[in-house]
Amino acid sequence: MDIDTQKAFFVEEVGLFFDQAGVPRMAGRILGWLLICDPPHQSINELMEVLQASKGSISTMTRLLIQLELVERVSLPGARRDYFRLTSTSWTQLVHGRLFQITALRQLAERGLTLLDEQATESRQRLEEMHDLYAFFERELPLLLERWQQERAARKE
Amino acid sequence: MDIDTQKAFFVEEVGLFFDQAGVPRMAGRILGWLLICDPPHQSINELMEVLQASKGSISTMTRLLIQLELVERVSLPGARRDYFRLTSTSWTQLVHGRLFQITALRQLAERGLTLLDEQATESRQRLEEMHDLYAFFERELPLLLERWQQERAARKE
DNA sequence: TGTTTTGTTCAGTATTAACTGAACGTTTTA
DNA sequence: TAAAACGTTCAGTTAATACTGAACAAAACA
Repeated sequence: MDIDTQKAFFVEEVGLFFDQAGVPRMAGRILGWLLICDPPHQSINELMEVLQASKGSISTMTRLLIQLELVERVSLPGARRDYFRLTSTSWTQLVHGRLFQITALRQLAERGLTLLDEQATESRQRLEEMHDLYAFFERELPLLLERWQQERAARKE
Repeated sequence: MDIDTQKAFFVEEVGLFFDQAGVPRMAGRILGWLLICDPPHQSINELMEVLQASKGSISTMTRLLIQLELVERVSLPGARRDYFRLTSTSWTQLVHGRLFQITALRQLAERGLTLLDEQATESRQRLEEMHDLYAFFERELPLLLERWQQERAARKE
């Protein structure tokens, strides 16, 4: 199979992954392409061409990705168009997104507990377990990220 | 505000959360109700009533939740209808779902690396970082879960 | 065996959201 | 100043999917 076709498949696969994760497929395709393109920065027109998408769609989705801090806008000297590339922190940023979800679930568990009768011990126990699990992750996940960054820094020496 | 109204709000909130996470809203509502209902097991008819939904919807969504191992079917002695309740492992099960995603992302990074030119050092570096991050989580997340279970067991003594 | 209860499935509907393409405002170039 | 290039926004279309309600199959009761 042709290398460009393989790349197209790759882009499509990343798009599908993000689609299933709740992110618009076109945004996922942009991420997929930015992962493997050369050079790593691409203009709207280039993205339009390679992804076969409309300018409006690319514009909207890049702005979404910028808001998620997965992509950033770069301007090159002597060029007037905008270019986009992955941020250096894009993947850890995704982990931070998870952290928000974890916090939300911990809060939901707390709200649930306030709604229970005194005698609903079984439900109460389950909600408390849910609460404790997510409180645990809320505490431990940032530490885990730190450890990874240290490991990473150590390996680079 | 009336306690039943508060519970309805809670159910709606859980539904919304799962909706945003890519799970059908009705499935989320079922989870929300199962978190706070008394008794903790509920029949299809009860779910229909309290969630104001059709039988078909409840049936389909409970089956989905069972497949995700978040809910299980229980049969009570002397009753012929089915009842549903949260599994004892439902929340750790959600974490395992994350683990699948992490594996998928690690594999995507590997696939991406095979598509790069030799001289694309910048892209290659970014993909390797993505790969290493998710390989790290793939390794560490199960350990973290174990630690939580130990902590939990210790607290219960 | 006939009747009732219970759960599943499926065709049709409604709703949501992504995407297109055009119109617009802004900035750069000639 | 005029014209071209660029990015954004928005109305309209299309596609996907959650949900309803009815028909169906299976099991329990009389």
